[in-house]
Amino acid sequence: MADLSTQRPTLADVASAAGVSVSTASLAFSGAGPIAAATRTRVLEAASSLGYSGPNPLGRQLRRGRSGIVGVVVGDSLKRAFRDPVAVQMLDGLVGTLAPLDLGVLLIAGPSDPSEPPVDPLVESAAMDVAVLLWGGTSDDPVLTALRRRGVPAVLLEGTPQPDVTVVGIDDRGGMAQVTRHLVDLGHRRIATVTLPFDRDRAEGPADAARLRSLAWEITRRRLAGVRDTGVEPTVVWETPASLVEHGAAAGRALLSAPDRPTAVVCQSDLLASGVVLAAREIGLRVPEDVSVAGFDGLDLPWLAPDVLTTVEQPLARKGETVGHAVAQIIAGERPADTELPVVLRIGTTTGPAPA
Amino acid sequence: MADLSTQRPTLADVASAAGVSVSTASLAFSGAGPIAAATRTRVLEAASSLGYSGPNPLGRQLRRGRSGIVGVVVGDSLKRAFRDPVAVQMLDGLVGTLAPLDLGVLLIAGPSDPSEPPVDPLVESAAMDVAVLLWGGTSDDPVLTALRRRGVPAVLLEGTPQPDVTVVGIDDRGGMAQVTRHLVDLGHRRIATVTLPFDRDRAEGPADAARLRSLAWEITRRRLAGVRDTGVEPTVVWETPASLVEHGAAAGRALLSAPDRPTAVVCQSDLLASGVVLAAREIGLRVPEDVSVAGFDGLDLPWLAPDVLTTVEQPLARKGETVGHAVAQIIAGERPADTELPVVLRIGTTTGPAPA
DNA sequence: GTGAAAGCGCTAACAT
DNA sequence: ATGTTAGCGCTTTCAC
Repeated sequence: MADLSTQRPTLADVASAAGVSVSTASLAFSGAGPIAAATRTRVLEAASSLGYSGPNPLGRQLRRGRSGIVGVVVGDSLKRAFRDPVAVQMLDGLVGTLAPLDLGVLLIAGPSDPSEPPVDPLVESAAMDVAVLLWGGTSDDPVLTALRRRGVPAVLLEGTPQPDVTVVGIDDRGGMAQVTRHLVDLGHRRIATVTLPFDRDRAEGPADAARLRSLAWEITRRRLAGVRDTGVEPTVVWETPASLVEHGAAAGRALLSAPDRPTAVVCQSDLLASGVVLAAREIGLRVPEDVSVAGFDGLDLPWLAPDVLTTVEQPLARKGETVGHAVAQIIAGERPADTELPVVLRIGTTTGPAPA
Repeated sequence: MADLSTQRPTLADVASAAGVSVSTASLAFSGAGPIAAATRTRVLEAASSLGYSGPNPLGRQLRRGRSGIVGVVVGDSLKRAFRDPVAVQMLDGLVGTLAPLDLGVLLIAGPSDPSEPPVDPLVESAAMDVAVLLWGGTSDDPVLTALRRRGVPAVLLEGTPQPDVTVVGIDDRGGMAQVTRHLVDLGHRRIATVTLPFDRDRAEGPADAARLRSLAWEITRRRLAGVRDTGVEPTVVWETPASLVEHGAAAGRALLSAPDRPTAVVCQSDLLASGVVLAAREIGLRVPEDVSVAGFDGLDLPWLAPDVLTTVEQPLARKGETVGHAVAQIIAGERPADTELPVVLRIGTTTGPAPA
């Protein structure tokens, strides 16, 4: 591309070519101070004749003490995280909000399994003004610890409220309670639940009492609490390694082929719920006549047709935007308040009266 | 998070606390020169007692003249780009290759439609050592032009070979020819083709001669050329706005419900092909008895069961890794050669003999 | 409206 | 093995 043998011109080169001082040349580009139109033009012309394409971001960053970079730590390996529309839609909202503010997103992979080092080296040493943890995890998250040590402010999605970080979340506990109550109202009593991962270990299967006590991830814990808020004690709490259709299907196969199967399955995500619906079809159970299935997120899942999932809709893009605004506030030196966005129950075709 | 009122310590603070010079303190962290173990320990202790968490990346970057950032321009809005497993898997391979080299990925959205500005501001001004264009587009791509002006070296995926950029691609022309020949061998003569977008306009529908002449995107052009290499002239060339199932379905509905429908449809991606298969089922056509459908990419699509797509498998993760290595070479000052990775025809259940 | 000077925090020659 | 020195390229007071 550019001729690497010849040094790129600097602002000083441009200034001397235009016969002005560096500080004036700087003003010509930044517009951050008074400058005569003629001078400005002269500088810009000198720049273009030298092939100078604008101030070197590295110099600017050091001088300003800001990188313009927001590190986004996704909750999993990218490959897996991006299979989840929930993560992608939030990221899209976030990037869209950040772009006009001249802030870029640095992608940082979260730990996919416990065998890997818990913290990506980028977390330790990459330049970033703020970090966003797409999946808040636990309060003693090693990533959060590393950021604290570096003095990098953090915004958590769905995390535990903490004095030194900003948390953006939704009313998932209330949402889960609503959808569960909807099932109870339909007469369901034997209700199983399929959850998001408990921790980095990402086990798959029914969780026993000990496992339930060790539940580390806040989002999973809150959604489970929402179910219990209605007085319902799930017949089975089925833990999954990731919010993906295949894990929902595995859960569905196990739960629905057991001897005293539940009449309803509440899932902590729509992808998991879709998997359960597919499993039910596979087994030959009718939804919702034989079994009701509910999800969480409010994704658009046309391929589930003719079924439309009963779910709790959360404002995904808005969540990303809210995070973006929080980031902007932090960079402006403010301390944004924690936010809880509302959710709304959306009744589809996958829930109905409990079988007699 | 960190106490913003008190200035963060610098290497100079640590050095003086440890009673050594800054350069020695630097060595203690970088290990880039000889240093007595005792001195090193002393520096590290001073650092930890001051709450110094390592050299400020901004200073290091300016000094080194490198940011450690690789800008990745995705070929669309993030929301849409990440619905395509092809992009995600490549990105995953790329990030995985870059991480051990201490390089981070800066996400840059491509233009989703012509109404938006063609170049994200990050392309113009963000710090990056190399840029990767996930979808190479045209040779006069405005993004590429901006990068050239800045002197940022670029790696293109599936782009037109050019003297000043590195292109990593696959033998898609040959692959397309192979799969088309497979259909010809099965007796098909009326073959339609469903393509990737032609350009930023992202039209949807049959392309006429004028439109075909204006085809801008290299990848689409090459795959179409592969079909023609077999001597087959498609009955219809159907253009789509993006490689997504819904656009394949739309194409399928139109093509398969037309009066003299084709006996085979070759698609430029697996997602498009899946859409065509779904449309065929919808219309009541049997695959492959009534119509054969072939894709391209080699994705794992379990939800298409019981069908398994006939497709051309490309090494997606390896593609990402290859790009990563090219990036590393560029940073090392080398000029990597263009690469063309092999593809392999994988025959599934969606292609069969032409109906009598 | 323009220029001079200082310095952001660091690394890498070079000298000792 | 350690210290001295010189910037990397820029923005921002502060004078004029």
